[in-house]
Formats: sequence, structure tokens, C-alpha cells
Amino acid sequence: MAAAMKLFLEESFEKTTMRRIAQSIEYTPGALYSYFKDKDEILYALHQRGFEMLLAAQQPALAIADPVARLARLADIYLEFAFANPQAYDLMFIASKTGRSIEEADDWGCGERAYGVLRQTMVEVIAAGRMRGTDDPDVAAFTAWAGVHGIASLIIRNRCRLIPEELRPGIIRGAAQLLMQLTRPAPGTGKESDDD
Amino acid sequence: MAAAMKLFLEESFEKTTMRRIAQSIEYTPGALYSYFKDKDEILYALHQRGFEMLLAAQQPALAIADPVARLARLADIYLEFAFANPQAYDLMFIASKTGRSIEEADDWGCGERAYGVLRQTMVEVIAAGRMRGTDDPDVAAFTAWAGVHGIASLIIRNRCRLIPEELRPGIIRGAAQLLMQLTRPAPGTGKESDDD
Amino acid sequence: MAAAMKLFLEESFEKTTMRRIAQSIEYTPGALYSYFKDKDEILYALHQRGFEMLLAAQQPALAIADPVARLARLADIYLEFAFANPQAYDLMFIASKTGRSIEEADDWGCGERAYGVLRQTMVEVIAAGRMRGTDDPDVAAFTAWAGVHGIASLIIRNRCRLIPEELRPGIIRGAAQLLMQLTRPAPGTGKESDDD
Amino acid sequence: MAAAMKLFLEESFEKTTMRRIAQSIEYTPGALYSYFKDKDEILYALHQRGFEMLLAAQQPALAIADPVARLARLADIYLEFAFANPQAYDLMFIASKTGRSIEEADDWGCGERAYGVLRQTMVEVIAAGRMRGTDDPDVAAFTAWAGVHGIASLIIRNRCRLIPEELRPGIIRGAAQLLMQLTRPAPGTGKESDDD
DNA sequence: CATGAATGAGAATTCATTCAT
DNA sequence: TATGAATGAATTCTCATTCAT
Repeated sequence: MAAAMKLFLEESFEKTTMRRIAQSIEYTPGALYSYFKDKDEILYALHQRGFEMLLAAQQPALAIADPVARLARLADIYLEFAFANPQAYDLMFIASKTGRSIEEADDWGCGERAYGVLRQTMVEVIAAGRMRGTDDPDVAAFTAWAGVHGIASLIIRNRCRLIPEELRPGIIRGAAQLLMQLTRPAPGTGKESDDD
Repeated sequence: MAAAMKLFLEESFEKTTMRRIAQSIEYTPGALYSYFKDKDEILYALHQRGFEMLLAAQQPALAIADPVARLARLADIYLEFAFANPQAYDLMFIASKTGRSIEEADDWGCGERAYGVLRQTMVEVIAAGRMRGTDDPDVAAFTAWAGVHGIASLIIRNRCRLIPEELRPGIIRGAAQLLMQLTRPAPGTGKESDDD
Repeated sequence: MAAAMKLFLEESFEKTTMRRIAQSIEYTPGALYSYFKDKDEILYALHQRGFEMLLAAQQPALAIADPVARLARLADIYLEFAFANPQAYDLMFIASKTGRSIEEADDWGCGERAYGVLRQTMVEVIAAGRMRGTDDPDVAAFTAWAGVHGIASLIIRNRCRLIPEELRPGIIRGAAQLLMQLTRPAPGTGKESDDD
Repeated sequence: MAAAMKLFLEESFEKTTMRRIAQSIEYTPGALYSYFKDKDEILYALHQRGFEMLLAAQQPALAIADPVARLARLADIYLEFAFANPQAYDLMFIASKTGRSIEEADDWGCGERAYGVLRQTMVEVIAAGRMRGTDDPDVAAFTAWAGVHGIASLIIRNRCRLIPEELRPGIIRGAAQLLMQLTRPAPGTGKESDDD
């Protein structure tokens, strides 16, 4: 059933043919059509599921009162999600042929909410005077998103051949922390170290 | 002949079939095999060419003495390249099925050199005490790369449906500037505005 | 159960899949196999049922003593049946993939009887000297059948796009009457108008 | 090429799958797509070709001055065409899934012209006072068409199992002649036997 | 060098059918 | 008796690739 989809998520996306999905769960291609009308519908379901997972993963961070700490936590959660579910991440944020259903979906609710969480946090970060360089929450949110997405997608799509495998975790971590430097408090505030 | 490939770059990558390439240069599909052994080899050539173009685009920036200003210029150049050649960028940094030739190539020279330029700049930025948050040039370089790649790839793969079309240029620009804030000089230095 | 098949007859033949049949009677596809060995057998049953219906519809005409009037009535009945049950008519007289069971059936009884009714009427028509042009009842019967079948099948298979929709009823009626002109009595008999 | 289609016409229509067409001309299914965009396009081509053939076959009859004799000739030609090219006839006048292209075609020219020939002949027949029973050329033309189509389609779709094979040619011929009786001149004219 | 013709593998999808429950 | 799950073969169609000319 729908649970079986997770199995397939561990295979390589982009080579997601009905045949392969079926094979990966030891079914006949035709059998998939009992559960989903379309290939489209499968992708759509995976897409939705992915955003639900991301949204669920974000929840614990919402309890963090300090917006800067919350932002750092959200970044970590995002990256953890990406590396724990690379196929889902790929479909959600990288893949180009995402299917008609996804394009047309009215229900971008989950995606919007996930972004909304980030944006709201940025509003608070800016209000706290902790985002130096912009006071536009959309710019701040997009920059943060782009930062972590860049990290995730370069890794997932394997563009880091230059960087030795064993160094990558450290560099990823370092990059995330470096990005957070954008929220470093104004000097003299005494709040020099905060996040993660 | 290789020049004719540029034509094809203007089409949509991912739909790059031999037929379409041939059609775009008014050849027969078979004729392509006179010049390239494989589809693989074509992609490889495009890949190389893409990096050459990027490298060439970087050149003007190399003359900039101030590493911070150079970094800002490099970021702009990178984004300009990405948006001016989205198909090439896609193949170079996003696509997953890049073909065996690309994977196995010894000749990552161009890519390495492009990254080398960035890394070297970071070495100088750090030496100038202008990168707060890390003193590891690889972390700094990767972070910068991830930042601009995140921006480019979210746009190219159309993940910004949330952001109204007309606001995007401003937000992209804002994001690039915000990233540069990481090089803001230590307070009291008097060099508060530097980049781009 | 067999009654439920009538439901399906209202759908479009040619798209008669097991799935659809099952759906139309709110069963599972598999359930059909409790009642019928085959899709073949279902078609066979529908075929039989169709001929039974036609035969039943013919009955009232049998009471008409005048063979010419009876013939006219039979023509009308045939056309009424065809247009009232286009799917059944299709299966009975037009469809090509009628299935093995139908081809091989010994039991062409109903069909034969229906034809027999027409032929017998023709025998009487000829005996009454009202069929000018032939004295072979088989020729006469086949001609009549072909005439009404031609009308029915051109309409059912939608080959009358040339004829405006609103004119069709009149033309169909006119054609049926015109065919009956073949039984016009020899002039001077005084029985000029008889049919329909 | 297009000539190869004729080969296929000799196979059984309705089982016209790409595979089978390809097989019948000893090609690979894919090869067909070099010549035709679609299955649709193949059917459309066959359809057109069929009407062209019919129209061409009609030509000799046009020279016949006497509309009644011409009509008789047209009937014969129609039946000859049907029995000589049963697959084409099937597609043109019987098949239900004729494909989008055919449905939508603006170019029903050939079909219209073929019908036009019949209708015009009927106009003349009626003008000559030789069609008793109607003075509407559309009714007369439709009736004639239905008559011969009925004959052709009952034979082609094999609904004449009741009639022994060897008797069929005679009955078909008899039926065609009987239909022509509708043009029998009014008695006393002295023109009792005219046609074929 | 280039073409036209063709192939073979694989894509999504549909459908009649089976079978354990 | 009926279901839910699954199969296997067929469908149309696309694409990288080859090869004689």
C-alpha cells in the first residue's frame, strides 16, 4: 500500500519507472494501478508525504522561543531531512519532471506552511535585530532556504566529488554554522554564541 | 560542429534526445555519431564547454585585487552564468543522469579550476580577516557555492512558485547581497559596505 | 443476475470490459466468474438475450393477417429495437469480435426464428403477388433485412454526419417507407397505400 | 511506404494493432513511426485512401447518361468495392473506433463527393419520374445507400451464416436487383426492364 | 560525411483472468 | 458466493543506436 512507497523511496529517483517501482516491491507493474491511478498520482502522493514529513520534523523546533535558536534548529532539521530522505528531497526540491498533478495541485498547503514557518521565524529574527544585512523577511527566508538547499542538493546530486568523502560531514556542518553567522548579534551585545 | 551544440543548449535540457539535437542543427540523428561516439560523449562535451564558459566568465574577476570585492563579483558572475545558460547550468550542477563519461572523467580540470578560483579567493578573504565564522577556506568556499547554487537551482527548477514572478529579481539580488554580509568587516573597522 | 446485464447494455459496447461490467452492477470483476466462465460467455448471454428480446418484440406483428402490413410492422419493430437497444443491436448484428461462443453456438435458434418470421412473411407477400421483382423469398427476406440493417447500422455507427441531426428521424422514416414501396400492388388494384 | 499499407489491408481490421501491422509487413513496430506520427494517422490515411478508391471506382459510371442505369451501375460498383476491399470498407463504414483524426477531419471531401454523386443521380432519377415512393432526393439516396451498405456489412461482418455460402452470390445479386425495382417505370410505359 | 531505414529495448497503461481467503 | 490482490500479456509509443548506401 502507501507504506510500500517508502521502500521505493530508497531506490534511485529519476529512474523511477513503474517497472522499477513494481520490481522494488516485488510486484507486477499492473498491480500498482490498483493503488494509484497514475504514475502522476504516485509522484503526487510521495510529494505530499514528503512535505508532511518535513512539516512534522519541523514541529519540535516551533517550541523554541528564541527565534535565532529556532532558525538554527530549523536549518539542521532541514538538512537532516534531506540526507535521511534523499529521494523524497529530490522529488520535492530538485526533480524537474514532477508530474502534472504536482504542478497543478491546489494543495501546496504543506509546502507553503513549511515555508511559512521559516518566514515567520525570520520576521522574529529581524524584529530581534539579529539579521544584519536585510530587513525583508522574504529575502532572509529565501537566502536561508537557498543556503541549506544548496548544501543538500550539491550533496544529493553528487557535485562534491572534489571534496573527499570523509571531510564532507564536517564541511556540511561548518557551512550550516557559517550561514548562521548572518544572525550574529551586533558586537558589544554579549550574545556572541547562540546556535546549534 | 561543436558550435552547433550551443543551439541545442537553448532547448530544454531533460528533453535532450538525439533526435532533437539532430533536428535543431538540421542533421540526421545518425550523423551525430560521426562526431560523437555516444550520447554520453555529447553530454560530456557540453559539460566541458559549460565549465569552460564559466571559467572564461570568471576571468575578469581575477583582476580584482580586493578578495572580498572579487568574491562578490564571482558570485554575481556565477548567478549570471546560471540564468543566462540554464540548460548548461542544469547539466553541470543539477542533472542526475550526467552519463558515464562525465562521472568517470579524469578531466575535471575545468570544474576544479573554477572551484579553485573560489577557494583561493576565500583563502585571501580569510587572511584579510574578513570571513567571520570560519577560518577553513573549504568551508567558506563550499558555503558560498552552496548559497549561490541554492539560489540558481531553486529558480531554474522552478521551486519558487510561492514567490511572485515580479519579486524574484529583487529577492535574488537581495539574497546574494545578504550572503556577502558574511564578509562584513569586524565592527569599528570602518569598512562596513563593500560588495556588489 | 442476468437481469443486471441489462444495465450494462446501456453503456457503450466496444468499451465492454469486465471491470466496467462489474462496476456497473457494483460487483468485483472476479465475481463475474462465478456466473460466467468467460467474457465470451457473457457476450453469448447478451447475444441470446438480444435475440430473445427481438423475437418477443416481433410477436405482436404475427397477429397481423395481411402479410404486407405485417412486413411493414416487422420493419418498424426491427428499427425500433435497434434504436432502443443500440448496444445489443451492435453486438448482435455489427460487432466483429463476437467471441468464440457465439461463432460456434449450435443454438442459433432465436436468430433463426427471427429470420424465419421475416422469411415466412415474404413467402406470403410473394404469394399475394405483392413483391414485384423477385419470387425468391430468400432474396426478398435478405433484401428487406439488409435495408433495415443498413439504416440501423449507419445510424448506430454514426456514418450520417452528412445528414443534419434534426433531419435524420424524417429520413429514416422515409427510407423505411420507401423500401416498402417494393410491395406496392400492381397498378389498378386499388390498394396503393398500405404500409407502416 | 504508403504502398505497404495495402498489404495490411488484407489482414483483419479490428485487430489492427501497431504490432500486427508491423508484423504483416515484416517491420518492427517502431519503424511505423517513421512513416506515420500515430496509429491515428495510419487509420486516417487508410480512410482517405479508401474514399479515394471508391471515388475513382465510381468515375466510369458518371458517363452513363440514363440516371437509372447510372444508379444501378453505382450500386454494383459500391458492392464490388466493398467485397474487394473488405478491410477498407470496414474502416470506412462499419468500424466504431475510427480515431480522432477521422472524426475531426475537415477533409470529408471524398466521402461527401461520393455521397454527392449518389444524391445527384437520385435528383435526376426523381426528375425522370423513375423513383416511385418519394420525391426527396435525400430520402432516396439514403435508402439506396442503406440498402447496399446493409448487404455489404451483413456479409463482411459475417451475419449470413444462415445462408449457405454458395447461395450468397446469387442472393446478393438478387437483392441489388430487387432494390433497383424501386425505379421501375410506371406500368404502361413500356420501359419495364432497364438495369443490370 | 551524411542519410534513410530499421531495430530493440523499454516506457506507461489496460485488461481478462486467477486464486487464496 | 464474493472479494481483494495480483498476474501476464497486450496495447501505443519513444529513443538511442546501427548500418548499408
